[in-house]
Amino acid sequence: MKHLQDFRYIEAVMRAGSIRKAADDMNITASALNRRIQRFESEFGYEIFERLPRGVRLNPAGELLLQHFRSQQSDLKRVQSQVADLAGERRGHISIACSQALSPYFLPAHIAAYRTEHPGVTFSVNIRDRAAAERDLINFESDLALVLEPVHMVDFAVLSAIPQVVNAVMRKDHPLADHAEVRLRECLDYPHVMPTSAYAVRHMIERALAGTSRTLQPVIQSDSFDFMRHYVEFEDAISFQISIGLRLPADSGLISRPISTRDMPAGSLLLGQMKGRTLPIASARFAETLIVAMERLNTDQTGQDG
Amino acid sequence: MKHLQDFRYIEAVMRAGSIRKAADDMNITASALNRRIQRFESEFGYEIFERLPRGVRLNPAGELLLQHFRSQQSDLKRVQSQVADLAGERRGHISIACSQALSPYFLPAHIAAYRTEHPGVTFSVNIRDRAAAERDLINFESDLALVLEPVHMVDFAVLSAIPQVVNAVMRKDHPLADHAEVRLRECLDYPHVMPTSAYAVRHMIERALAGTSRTLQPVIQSDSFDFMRHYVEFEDAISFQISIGLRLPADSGLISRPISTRDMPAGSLLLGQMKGRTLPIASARFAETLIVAMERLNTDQTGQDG
DNA sequence: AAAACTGGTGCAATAAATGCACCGCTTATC
DNA sequence: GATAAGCGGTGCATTTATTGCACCAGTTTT
Repeated sequence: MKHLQDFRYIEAVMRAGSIRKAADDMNITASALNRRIQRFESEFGYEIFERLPRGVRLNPAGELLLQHFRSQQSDLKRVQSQVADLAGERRGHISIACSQALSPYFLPAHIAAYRTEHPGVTFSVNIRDRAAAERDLINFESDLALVLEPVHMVDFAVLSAIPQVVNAVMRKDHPLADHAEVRLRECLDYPHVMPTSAYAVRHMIERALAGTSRTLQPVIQSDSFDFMRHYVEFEDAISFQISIGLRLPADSGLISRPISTRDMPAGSLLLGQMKGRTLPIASARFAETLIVAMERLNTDQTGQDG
Repeated sequence: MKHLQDFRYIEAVMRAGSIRKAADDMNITASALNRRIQRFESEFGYEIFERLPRGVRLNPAGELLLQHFRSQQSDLKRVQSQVADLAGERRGHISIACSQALSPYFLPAHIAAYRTEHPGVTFSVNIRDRAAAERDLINFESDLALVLEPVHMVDFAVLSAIPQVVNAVMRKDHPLADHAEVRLRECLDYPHVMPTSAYAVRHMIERALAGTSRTLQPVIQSDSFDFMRHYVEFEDAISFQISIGLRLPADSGLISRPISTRDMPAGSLLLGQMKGRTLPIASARFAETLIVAMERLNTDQTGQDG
C-alpha cells in the first residue's frame, strides 16, 4: 500500500536508530530518506525524532504516532480480510504468538484442521515467552496470543482460558515414576532442569517455593522446553512441562507425572487478543475454533487430547 | 497530510457519483483521477467502486474502506491533539452535533466558559436532528453528540444523561397560562404548532397519544424550534420545547408550562460519543465539563439554570 | 589532529503523476 | 432510429515530484 510508505520509512529509522543506516536497509539514499522524514514532520506539525549526535531517536510524539500507524495498518488488514470474506474468498493471514508448549501438537493440529476447511488461510506462528507474546499483541505483530499466565494483562483481552497443571517429566525408571502424582519437593530432591525465569512454569514453581526453605538448584537452565525434554533422555533428571505440551513418544523412555495441586495450583493457559481491537475475519474465526477446542479440553478434564 | 490524498479523492468520487464530476471538484483531470482510483484498487486488491453506465458508486467493499479511512483520519487527529497536549499547547478542535434546544444558551454558555480557559481550542457546532446526530458520530464528523432521545443507540456510547420534560410555550394571556402544569390533551384543544417527525419532541408526543383517540392537528409544522417559538408571538397557539431550550425573554410575552408527567414521561437528553472511539484530548476534556454541568442540572432538579 | 560518524542542503538526473486527445460504450433527446 | 451528451478507460507528451550525488557543518571516536 503506497500511502503507508512514510510509515515504513519511519519504522525503519526507528529500528536502525539512524537515518543513514535505515536508508541503507531500505535501499534508498540517506538524503532522500532524510527529506521524507522532514517533509512528514512538517506536514504532521511536530518533530517525531529527536536528533542526537550519534543518530536519531523517536520522541514521545513519535511513539504515539508509531502506535497510530500500527493500529491503522492492522485495521486496514482487517478491512481487507472483511472484503475478502464478502467476496467469498475466505482467505487471509493469521498471526499467533504462543508459548512453546503449544508447538508440539496442540496448535499444529488445530491449524492443520482449520486449513483443510480454509486452504486460502495462511498462518504465522511465533513462539514467544509470556512477556513477548503480550508485546506482540500491542505492536500488532500478532492477532492472537495463546500463553500460560501472561504478565501484565493490561490490553490483554481474554477470549478463553483452561487450567494447566505442571507435570514432571522423567525416565520410566526414575524412582518417582511409579507415583500417580508427585510432590514438588520430591522432584527437587533429584537433579532437575528448569526453564529460565522468562517462562511461566519457572515463575509458578518459584511462587510455590516462596515461603519454604527449598530452593531451586537446576543442573540445566534453558529457554527451550524441547531441549530440556530431550536432555532428560540423556541424564537421569526431572524436567517440567504443562499438560497441553505433553505427548511423549512411547519409545522415548520418558513418562510424565502431574505435580500435586497441593503444592502448586494449576496455571491458566489464556487465549487472548489486544483489548479493544477488532480482529480480521480470518483471525476471529480461527479464534472461535480454538475457543471451542479449549472448552472441550476443559470439560474433558484431561488437557491431553488433541 | 500527504498520505491521505487517495482517501480525499475516493471520498470526492463517492460524493460526486462520477469520476469526471469529482475530478472537476478536485481541480484535476478525469484521467488522472481515474488512474489514481485504478492504482488504489489494484494495490488494495479489490474494486471499491461499481462502474455504472451513468457513473460509479461505492460497492460494499468501498463502504468498509471509507469507514476505515474516516476512523483513521479521526485517530490521526486524536494523535495530533495528544501530541499538542504533551507539547503544552492546549489547542485543538472540537466538533459537536446537537439538538436545536441546546443552541439558545446551554451550549454557547459552556463553550464560551471553556474557551476563556482554553483560548486555543476551536469548535464546530452542528445542529442535527437525532438521527443525523448519530450519523455524524459514526462518520467521524462530530466528536460528541448532545441529543434528545437518540434513535438507534448502537455505536452510541452514553457519557451523561439528564431528564427533560416537554414544555408548552404560549402567550401570557393564553387560557392555560395560569396552570402550574398543563395536560397534553388540554394543549391539543387549542391551536398548536409541532416539530416534524424527525424530532424527538414530536416522537414523544405521538408516543403519548398512541392508544388514545386524540390526534395531532398542528396548524404549523416546522423543523425550527426557534421559528415555532416566534410564531406563537404572532398567532395565539401552543408550541413545545424541552426545558433546557427554554429561556423566554420577559418582553416576549411568552411563558412556558411543563406538560404533566402523567401524560408524558420525561425524555432523556444524552451526551454521547461513538462507541469504542478514543476522543482527542480537547474533546474528552470538554466532554468532562459538560458531564459536570449536566450532573449539576440533575441535582438542581430544574433543568433551567445555565 | 585526523578519521569516522551523524543530520542537513544545493543541484542535476530520474521517476512518477498529470493533462490532452481520443476510444468504446450507454443513455438520454430529438 | 439517428444524434448528442455523458460516462469510464487508455496512449503519449508534458509537468511535477522524488531521488542520487557531492558536499557542508557538527560531534565523537581514534
